[in-house]
Amino acid sequence: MGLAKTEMFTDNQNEIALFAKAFGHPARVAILQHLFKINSCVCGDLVNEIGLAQPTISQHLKELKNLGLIKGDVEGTSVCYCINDASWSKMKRVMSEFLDQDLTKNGDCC
Amino acid sequence: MGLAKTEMFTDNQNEIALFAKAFGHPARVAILQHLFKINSCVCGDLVNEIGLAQPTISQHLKELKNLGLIKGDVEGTSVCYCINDASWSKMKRVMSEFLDQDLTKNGDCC
DNA sequence: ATAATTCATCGTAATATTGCAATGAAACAA
DNA sequence: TTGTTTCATTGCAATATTACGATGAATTAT
Repeated sequence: MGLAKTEMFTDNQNEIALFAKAFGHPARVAILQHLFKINSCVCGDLVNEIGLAQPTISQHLKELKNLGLIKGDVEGTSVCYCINDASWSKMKRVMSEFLDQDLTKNGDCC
Repeated sequence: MGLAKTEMFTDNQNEIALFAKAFGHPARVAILQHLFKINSCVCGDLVNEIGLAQPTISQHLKELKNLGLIKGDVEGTSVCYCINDASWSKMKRVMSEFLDQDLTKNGDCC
């Protein structure tokens, strides 16, 4: 039905899925990489940097902002975006715990 | 249009997005966590472990298999699933490079 | 005031995803 | 053979996502 049954999963599993979904589109990956690269706020040139229409970029930015991964401060007529360092670190801990699971290589299968 | 314009992004950005999308559903997160937890093949009890219908689980498994993150070997009448260790490591490198970007904290904004 | 700039929101179209009942295919047991 | 088990596939309905034109709101410039 296009609707994930989140109620049957743990908070941790749902949280991982939410973060992962945010990274599940190359435009959002590109936005975040650019914010890291310039290591500062970016005011507006994201539409030029990435090749999508302005409303589309705005929508992707909104998703990242809703998740808390970026901040957007109004600066006169433009808006200043940057990584939310604290949220990014928190997300990194959650994702790393998931990704860094390790196999003890018991090798009795496959 | 529901169609990501992958052609305007780098291979790396598209690859990150593909992996992230795989983790973007709690059922797939749960499946992978279970495979790690038992640290062995699992033959069939995933449908009981997770609370979704058998065709739904089968579909999620297919996506993970297509990405190469898990292997599925036929074993008589059942199928034996486990993590593909090599692919998982490769994915981890790609994702870590993205997640471990760091701010040098210039602090001249926001 | 008028115009220009910048970004958000609305509305809509196209496509993707999720979930499951029904069914199919393959291996095994009786 | 006939049935049983296990898993994949098909077909469909419901919902989500992606993209963008049109428009709106706010700020600044003239």
